[in-house]
Amino acid sequence: MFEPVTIKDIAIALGLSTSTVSRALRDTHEISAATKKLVLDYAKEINYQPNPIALSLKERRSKSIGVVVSEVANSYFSQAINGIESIAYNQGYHVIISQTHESYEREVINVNHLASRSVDGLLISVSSLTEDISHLKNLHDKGLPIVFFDRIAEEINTHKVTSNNENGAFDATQHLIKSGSKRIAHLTSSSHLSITKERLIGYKNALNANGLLIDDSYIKYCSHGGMIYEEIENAIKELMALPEKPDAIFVGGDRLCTGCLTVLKKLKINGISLAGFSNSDALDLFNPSLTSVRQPAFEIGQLATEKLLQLIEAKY
Amino acid sequence: MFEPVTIKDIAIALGLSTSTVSRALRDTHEISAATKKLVLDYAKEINYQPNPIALSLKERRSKSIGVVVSEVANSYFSQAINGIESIAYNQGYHVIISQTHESYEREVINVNHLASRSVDGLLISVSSLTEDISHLKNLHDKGLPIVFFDRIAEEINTHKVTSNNENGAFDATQHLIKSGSKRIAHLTSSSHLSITKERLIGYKNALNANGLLIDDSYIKYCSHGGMIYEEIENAIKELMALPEKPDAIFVGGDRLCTGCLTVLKKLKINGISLAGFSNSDALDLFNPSLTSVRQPAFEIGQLATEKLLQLIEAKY
DNA sequence: TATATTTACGCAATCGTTCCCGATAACGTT
DNA sequence: AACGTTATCGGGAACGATTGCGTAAATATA
Repeated sequence: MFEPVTIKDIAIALGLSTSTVSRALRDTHEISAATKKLVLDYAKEINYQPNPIALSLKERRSKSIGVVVSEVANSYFSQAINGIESIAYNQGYHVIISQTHESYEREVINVNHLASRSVDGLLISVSSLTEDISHLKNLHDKGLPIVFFDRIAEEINTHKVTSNNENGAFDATQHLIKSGSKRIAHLTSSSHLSITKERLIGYKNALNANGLLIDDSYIKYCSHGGMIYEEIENAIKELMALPEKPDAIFVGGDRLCTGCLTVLKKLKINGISLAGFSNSDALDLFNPSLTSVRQPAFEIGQLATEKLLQLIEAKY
Repeated sequence: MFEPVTIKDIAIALGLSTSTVSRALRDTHEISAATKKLVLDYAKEINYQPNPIALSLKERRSKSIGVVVSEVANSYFSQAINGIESIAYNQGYHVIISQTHESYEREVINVNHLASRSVDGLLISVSSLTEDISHLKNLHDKGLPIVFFDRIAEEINTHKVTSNNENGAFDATQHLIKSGSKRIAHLTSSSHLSITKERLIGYKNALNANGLLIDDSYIKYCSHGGMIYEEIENAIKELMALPEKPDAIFVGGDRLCTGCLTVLKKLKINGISLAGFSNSDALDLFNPSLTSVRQPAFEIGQLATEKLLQLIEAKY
């Protein structure tokens, strides 16, 4: 079993009280240089490590932040997580990752668990099925610092870090048009997601700007954000069954890109140009190339974490 | 600020002692049905949630397990993590993920932090740069349950869950041979990794079984497991500079596959058949196809977690 | 009725740490 | 010599929860 060395062990071994040992380790002024050195030397010798759990209980903070994403198996999120960790570790915070798999129930459970585990703050990109955000609002009202990234919830008044989805969508769509496509479909995620709305605007603006008509039957929503393969396959089949088949698709998400390519390959559909939001290195290798809008996921993760840590530190 | 409701609040509100409240919530026999109902009703009304940190301190267990992998941005690991979570959550355990980025130092830091955070057990796939495993041995000797998956350390006597790397490598290499390749190179990870050794054996056995000679200059190691792009590019350049260029490469890892394809595309190298260990859906889409040995990562994660939870539960 | 047994609850210790207070020296001041 | 300061340290409560032990009342037994 474990028998980690505690402050009490040091106190007994050195004939001091726990308070004195604590002060020596904590570097308070109310301590003589001699005993401080005595304690520090002995602590190093026996490799004393303070118990973070006891600290958390006492201090009511855990020096850790929670991250909630749909899936780590998503290039965008895994890169963002790397950005998050790079900042958090430098400031002495630890990162606890939790996945929703695009399920609203999992999101509620995970968020509440993180809160009860005393994370000092929360970084979240909401699930594609999340419409009710009262679980987040409750915690935020109680004082838990929250920062949104990627998929944000407007209703909560806090920092929100995201890339310019509208511009990215505009550029991607325009690129397809400049390359000669005339009938550009849009395959996207759940309709109430912030990124979905923003990308849709960019898509429509690009069509307008180039004198193309907007056809709602060209716009297909996958409410599970690509987690369910059939949703994507059905959407593409419907597109291909249209009287005027699209000659290009603008895809609004990492997972949707992979899914879309899989469907096209499986159904042996050729002659469709593709552009989409994706951070996957693997998809970049594609031939014929998928034009991908690459988001600065790492930097977004960093920025969101900086904002969150500011909120946290401001509390103490 | 937070002011979560505690067992003490309930006790005061109901005019009971904290012990009685605790017993009522804990469903001990030493409690009358009347007071139990009283407490339970009130606890539900004010939405009492026990403080996991206090529990951890008292019980010296945290109902959580730590997972250490090189990167979550790796299809194999992200799938394994999903398998791990599926089992752990069902048993009431939480999963804390930590990345080493193939750095030995990060591995040591993360492992020790997880231990001090009182994870009840550890699931680890060691970093490609890890040779000294004393940090794990220490914890294991102190009684921390550890289960290895994927990349294992033989020296520690505990469960090790892995797929049949030798067979997978044999099959992949043989497939290249059957497809007509004669000079098959092997691009692999750090030489002291268990999976590297096993896959190398399979590769050599396949060559032998088909009457092909083993040429060590065809075997290239990337000690950072593909994290450093230049390592891969240099390895491939060296292969292509050989008097008899290989006509196929058997690649021994997820990240190496992506890297290899990137290099081949960048250097505009054609006519090389590829086979490799990869769990990426995106790479499956490749044309000309990359033959991938797909490991049951999800199931491996599940199995490893089951073993670990058995070890943990046996302690109490 | 007196004793034995059970039931139901409170007290206090415990986990590891911090920190407010009080105590005790040594030292300086008058 | 008597008192005030200061420096240094120990005692003990607190964080939230569980649990062994003691004990009172309630019930059962003789």
